[in-house]
Amino acid sequence: MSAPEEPRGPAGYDKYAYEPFAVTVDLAVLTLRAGALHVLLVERGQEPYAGHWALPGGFVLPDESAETAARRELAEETGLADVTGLHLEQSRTYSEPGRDPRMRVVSVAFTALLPDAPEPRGGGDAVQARWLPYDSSRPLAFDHDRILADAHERVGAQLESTCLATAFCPPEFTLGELQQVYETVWGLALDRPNFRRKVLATPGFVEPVPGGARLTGGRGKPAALYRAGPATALHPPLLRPTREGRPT
Amino acid sequence: MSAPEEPRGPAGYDKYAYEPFAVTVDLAVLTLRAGALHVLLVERGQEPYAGHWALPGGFVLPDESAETAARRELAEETGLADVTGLHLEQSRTYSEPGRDPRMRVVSVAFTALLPDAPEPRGGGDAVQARWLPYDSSRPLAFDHDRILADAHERVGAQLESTCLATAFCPPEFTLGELQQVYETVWGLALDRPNFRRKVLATPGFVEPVPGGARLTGGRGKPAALYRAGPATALHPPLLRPTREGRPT
DNA sequence: CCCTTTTATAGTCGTGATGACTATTAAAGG
DNA sequence: CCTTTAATAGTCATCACGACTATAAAAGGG
Repeated sequence: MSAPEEPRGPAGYDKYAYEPFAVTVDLAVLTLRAGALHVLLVERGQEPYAGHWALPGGFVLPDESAETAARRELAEETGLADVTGLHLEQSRTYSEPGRDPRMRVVSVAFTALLPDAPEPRGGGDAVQARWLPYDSSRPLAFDHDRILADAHERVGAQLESTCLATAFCPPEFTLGELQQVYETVWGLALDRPNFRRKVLATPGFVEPVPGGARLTGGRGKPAALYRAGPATALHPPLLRPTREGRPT
Repeated sequence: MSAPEEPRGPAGYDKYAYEPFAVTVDLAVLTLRAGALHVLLVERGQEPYAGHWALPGGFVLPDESAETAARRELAEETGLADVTGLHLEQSRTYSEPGRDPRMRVVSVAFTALLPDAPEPRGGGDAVQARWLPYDSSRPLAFDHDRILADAHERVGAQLESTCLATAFCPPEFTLGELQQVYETVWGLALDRPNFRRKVLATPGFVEPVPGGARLTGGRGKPAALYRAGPATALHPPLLRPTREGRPT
């Protein structure tokens, strides 16, 4: 249904039907800094949850879709001039009646992935925005802990079956950097030769930079540079090591 | 964010902030009838799209979450007395400004899976509800074609990595029936011995009915009966046959 | 009653993916 | 120059899986 037909329910149905809801977007903006997963957070200046960190977000304007609103908010909060190339994806909608004590708010959550992590601009707002390590970010305001955890879990699952990992990487990257994405998001170590074999065996996942450029200046043998290929799906998937015998 | 803090934007931000949205749920209720995927649809009696089929759904009431509203609608539309055990899952939220010509409607879509397919009760409404074959259901009202297609694609993907298929089956079922779920949703044939091997090798996917009951009365050798096991995930996944060399 | 049809179930075989390794190469830094 | 570090190249055994063949146990038709 979009707007259901009325009258069709018990008495009083119509009265409730057009009860106004505020619709917002919440953004879980993830990036990797120094080998650790970081989240873009804003500090609240007002009650409720004054002084708490929260996910950036805002109202969906009357002429916007949630996707449009999310990308607008992404640009505003990160301060980046161009966010068109960034990975931004709807994850879930949160609609519990009590999730905002002030009013009835339905929030469409989005997950964004950034390759590098520029410090967010102040933006002139009273609210400060900052990158915080994922693990030290809790507790957040409202139900944002849950939203963030859902986003993390979803990204982890998507790494298995999609080429999403390159969204965390700059345009040119080494296989070591790509592996770090997996290791950081999954929180476990992978065997380097096996990872390399798997990635290179998947057509269209990555392709070598023309000219065979290599990344020098590092510690060991210089690594070859790759860029994201045309593929979006991983067949067969790159499954994270399964500790066998887990319940469920 | 839940309700963002104000003022924080350009002039006029506040004016738009509380613009009312109608929030609804749309249900893609899927079942298998005679080996074909069917969808629960309702016929619209009013403009717009009078006479068109549409997904069942309705407004989220002020004291409901979208999940609660979806389960209430599921009970209403199917006429089933108890829908607590049915698989019902949020899929995506649709918020394009023009998706309902009458008003601004944001719709949270849900997917429900039913084992059997009782004819939906009339319900006393002017609108009739019916099971229609998935393939002959288009075109639907509003953006429901898209919502339905998204739901189908999502279910297909979930069959690969979860034990969701049992949600299409009655409490006791044969491996042949379970295989039919995969074949119907995916629209392709699977090798029976291999399917059997895979399912039985996955701990907790299915477990034999105590007493070794078998389903008699069919055509060939009587099949053993199974019920859903405690597992929810499939490790490793049951990948649908990949026609190699597909683009992207 | 037999014989065909139908479906479930059991097993085989080869290939490819993968986990666990070892070895080599090429840089930086003392 | 030698150690450290990281990238890259390979090996090997195991396992999962696709493609099969074979057998078992029912119904149905003559």
